[in-house]
Amino acid sequence: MVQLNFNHLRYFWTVAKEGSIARACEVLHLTPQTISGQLKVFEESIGNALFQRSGRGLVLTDTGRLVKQYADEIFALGGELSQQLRDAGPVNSFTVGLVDSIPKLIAYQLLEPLITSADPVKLVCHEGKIDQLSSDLALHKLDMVLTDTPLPAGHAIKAYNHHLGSTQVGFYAHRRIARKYSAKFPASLEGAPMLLPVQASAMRRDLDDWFLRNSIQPKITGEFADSALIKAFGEAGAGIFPAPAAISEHIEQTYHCRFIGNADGISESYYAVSVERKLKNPSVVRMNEAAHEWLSS
Amino acid sequence: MVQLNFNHLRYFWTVAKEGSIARACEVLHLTPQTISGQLKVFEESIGNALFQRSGRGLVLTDTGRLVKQYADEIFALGGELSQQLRDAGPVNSFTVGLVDSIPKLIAYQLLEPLITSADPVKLVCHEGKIDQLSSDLALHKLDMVLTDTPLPAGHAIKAYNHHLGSTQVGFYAHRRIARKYSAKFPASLEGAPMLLPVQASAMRRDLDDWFLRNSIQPKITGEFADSALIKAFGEAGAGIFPAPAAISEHIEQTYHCRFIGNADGISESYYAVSVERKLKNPSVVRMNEAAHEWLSS
DNA sequence: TTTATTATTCGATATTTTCGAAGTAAATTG
DNA sequence: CAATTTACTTCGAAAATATCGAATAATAAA
Repeated sequence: MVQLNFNHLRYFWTVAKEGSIARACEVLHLTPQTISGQLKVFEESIGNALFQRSGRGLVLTDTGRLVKQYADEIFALGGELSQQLRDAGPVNSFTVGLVDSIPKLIAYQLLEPLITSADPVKLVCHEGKIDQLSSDLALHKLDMVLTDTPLPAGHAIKAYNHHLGSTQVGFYAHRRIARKYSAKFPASLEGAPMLLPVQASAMRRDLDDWFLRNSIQPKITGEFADSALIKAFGEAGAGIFPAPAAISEHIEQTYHCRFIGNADGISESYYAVSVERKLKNPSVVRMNEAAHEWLSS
Repeated sequence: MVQLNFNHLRYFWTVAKEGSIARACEVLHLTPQTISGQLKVFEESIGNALFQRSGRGLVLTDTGRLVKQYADEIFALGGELSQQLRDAGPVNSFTVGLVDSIPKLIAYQLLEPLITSADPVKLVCHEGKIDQLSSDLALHKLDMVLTDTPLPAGHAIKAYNHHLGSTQVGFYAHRRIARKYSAKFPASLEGAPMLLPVQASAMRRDLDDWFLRNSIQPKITGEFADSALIKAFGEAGAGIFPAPAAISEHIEQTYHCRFIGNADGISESYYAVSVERKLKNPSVVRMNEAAHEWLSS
């Protein structure tokens, strides 16, 4: 016996459990000659009889009893595994890492195609800093990372940036404030109360550059790591805040704000980072297409 | 998945252990396309991916990790079983029950063909009363019972007597005693010191009948359940004892006795009792043939 | 006895596994 | 950055294996 044949073991085990080949046939949906033959092959491969032919029936030999004990355990485990796999169902889960600075609404818009499709996936989202997320990606704890800054090329981690599209950046504020700054935009922003992302974010770097180019020095009222927090402050009237133009309508409705104007010349890009150079995962491909469509309009 | 395919499981497990299809190929002596294909079939039968294709390699998914844990246990058990079966070797053991009253030398002569043959069997002998032995036979704890009395036909136990042959019964004694009783045998036995089997034995019943028919009344010095004990007493000169003529030479040599004469008209028969009506077990068939040959000469 | 049940043997047939050839994609190399 | 090597996959055809139908044997039950 080179290697244990589990098919034979199963037949043997069923016969041993049921007490006869005839009964095992019903359980296994096979004919007696098949089981009898396979049993014989098994016995020959083992080199010992498993059953003693007695009258027109079979009785386990010592070896047979030994084998049955192991088979009991083995098929108990096998059954348990099958059950677990059945319970789990076809999960097709997809784990995404979201960089903190990416607006939740953008993330939702980008990921939405994954859950509303013919072949829906179970979406698992994690948030964190790009360093943490990219190392998780390398460890295959994540299937993809959504970020607004592409991963540096010379990075130790093998991963590829897939550009999803870009959007202009606009300024929004509570209607009372917005009215005041809408006229003579962008010059009006000089000394205006401003809520901005932290220095680490891509948008902040672009905005600082834009303010410089336009010779505007706003009054920075607050800095936020989480983009949702900015908007909550903005809704309360704490100041003007920047947001992707792509979700302009949502911003105005959800946070009861008004659009003031676009930061001309700067744009926010979004990237899907994955370990595959070419996107193959159907979920990612779908998302990529939808993103391009959305962010080009 | 109707039923877990252990072949697929083994391939999956090997790939998971070795880390790549390529390495698994070497272990399993298969080509990559086989393993890749079978793995795919397995994944489809499960309904979930087991590996995530990453670059030109594979990484376990959550489901894959679950399956691997079970596979570890299952194949550990399988390996253990294989090892035990390998260690055991082709044992072909054969368990015989010997009725107390059957002479050990007769038993040896009958069973000898089983151990000195091209396909030797491991002989396991038990001794006991016919009742105990025949019930053990029914429970398949014994393959055969050797006895000098056939099992009654109407017995509750399903078993068949196979007549092995018969032998005359002779009288033996220490040479000093033998000389005295050899002349005028069998009349000389009147009042002679006699060592006999217990009433329960077949030989004793036959002998009592023979004494009656020949109008001899010996002086019974002792009764023994075990036939070997009679001979030990006989060797010491305690009296005349009966023994199968078939082992006459052995008796004379081993116990330093002399043959006095045969109990004409009576014979001892030996039977192999087994659960099979027709002897099929090659060991038993061989023994049966050898016994017939021996006891006909 | 006859009948029903159980297991086995022997081909013929189906199914499953395996491999060769060719292709894709990613890592490595010059 | 093109060429080479490595690793996996896809698609048939071939090989190995399992299954079954028909016939047989033996035992148990009626």
